[in-house]
Amino acid sequence: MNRLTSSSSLSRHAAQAASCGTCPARAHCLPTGMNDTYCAAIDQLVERRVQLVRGEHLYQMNEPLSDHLYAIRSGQFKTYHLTPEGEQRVTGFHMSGEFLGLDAIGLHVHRGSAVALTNAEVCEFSYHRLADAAQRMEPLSQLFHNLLSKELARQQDTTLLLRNGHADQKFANFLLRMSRCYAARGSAPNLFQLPMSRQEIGDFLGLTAATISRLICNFKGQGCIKAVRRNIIILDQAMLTRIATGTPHPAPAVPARAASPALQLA
Amino acid sequence: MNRLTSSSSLSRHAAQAASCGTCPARAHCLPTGMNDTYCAAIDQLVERRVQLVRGEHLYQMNEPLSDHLYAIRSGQFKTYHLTPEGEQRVTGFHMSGEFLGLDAIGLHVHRGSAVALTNAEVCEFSYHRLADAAQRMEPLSQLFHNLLSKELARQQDTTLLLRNGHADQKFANFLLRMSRCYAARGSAPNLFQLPMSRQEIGDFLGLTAATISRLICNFKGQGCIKAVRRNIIILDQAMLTRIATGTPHPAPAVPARAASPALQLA
DNA sequence: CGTGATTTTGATTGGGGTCAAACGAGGTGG
DNA sequence: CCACCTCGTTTGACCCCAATCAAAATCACG
Repeated sequence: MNRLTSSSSLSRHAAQAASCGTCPARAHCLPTGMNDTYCAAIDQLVERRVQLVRGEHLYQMNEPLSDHLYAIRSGQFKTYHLTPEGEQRVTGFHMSGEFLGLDAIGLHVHRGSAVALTNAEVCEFSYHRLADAAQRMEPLSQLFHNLLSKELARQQDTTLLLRNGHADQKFANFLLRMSRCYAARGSAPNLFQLPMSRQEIGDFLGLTAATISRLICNFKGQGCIKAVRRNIIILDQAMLTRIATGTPHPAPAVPARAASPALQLA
Repeated sequence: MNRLTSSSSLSRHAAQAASCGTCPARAHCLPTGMNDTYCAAIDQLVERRVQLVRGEHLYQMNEPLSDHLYAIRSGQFKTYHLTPEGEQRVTGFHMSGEFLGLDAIGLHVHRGSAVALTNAEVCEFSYHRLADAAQRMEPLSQLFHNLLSKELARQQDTTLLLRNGHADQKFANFLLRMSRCYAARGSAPNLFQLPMSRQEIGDFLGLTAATISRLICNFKGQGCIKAVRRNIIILDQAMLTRIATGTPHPAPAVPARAASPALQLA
């Protein structure tokens, strides 16, 4: 396992040149919808920017936390918990603009671990300084509330995704979700590279690596995706959506409910 | 289905006598750890207190929301989403001291529905007035952040609970969680009444009502609970915990791994 | 006491887990 | 440059858990 201890900040660099104003993630991050003045103010709150190499931990479970929050500037992360038995439970995948550490505000240790799935750069905030600033800048306060609320909603959606329906539905949902994430960040929505292993996807979705592998095979057979290694091309998004909602067949105008096909045109 | 429309506030009463200072849920609610002065200030922020009868909705999905947050003063709630196909997906059960509506801050419609499982009373806040007050009262701001963060953590735990292990583990976890909830509120931790149906438990855990029924039967057979209808008595919490973690047997020093039974005493 | 909702219980089935082996790609060192 | 090793992925065979369907039983309530 390539688990570098996060205290050994050997491969970490502090990059001071970057700023929020020019950040590609600006639109999805804390400064959503703010003008340049406020954006600069938020920029002032960034304690430092940290670069991590793939496989490096940003923080680890039960590590004492010094009231830090992290915004992902670039790259992707995985958050997970360890069970008492030492098994890994993936709690989420995270892309640029998302905050890490929000679930530990007011606590003294981290609730889970966060590891970089790709080379990445994060902006480190001090929660207390951020809260202080919000106290003096009402719009920032609002933004922070929205951020927390949005994260809560995201988590709820994840819960629903995980529980609902069969393996193929979950995985179709997962692919669509990834696609939307890339699309929202200006990349191609139908061609992307997964930064995580089958095992990790399975762990996240409550399935096994073998099942994920078989599902990819199925989906390829149905012609809705192309896949080689971790590279995914979505060929038929509509079909994926149908799979995700549990409506495998093209579903005419009035899907169910009406018994007689003659009624379809009524 | 007893789904009363929430706009027909026929059975709602506004009870003005109650206050935060004397609220039995005070210790688990927003004013956690605050002195009486602040508590009174929070009390001032309560727009009104609303009483609901069992089965009544506090709000419904897609209903336009007028920036309300609700704190549960007494009683229990269920929150759920409706799928496009009209199926109900339980997102959570909620007890006194918890806030409802936190996931919709900054939105204009409710993301889900909330229905009272028992007769209940809630305190209605205006998010904007609350945020305003927090702007002038730093400790309140902190409390609100903690509240949101705690809710986020709770949601994460739920996600883990739902995905992990087999039906018996999930349900054992569910019972223990309920037990802890009652214990934290000063009731007996091992004797309580479930306010929800088997169907609703199953829906929450990603199982079916039939499975829940069978599990209750199993657990009774193993002697770790007693159950008649919705009344539960936990007889052997340790055994429940073992079931929850997937260690059905009392687990000697070195549980598995060793093939030879002769080694058990080594 | 009748009616409908909830719960229990049984029989059956299939989806996905588990185990294991084979395969492929990437990295390392000789 | 190739042998070797390791890790991730694929694929197959088998089996078990929990869903499903259905019917009976129990309870709640008018």
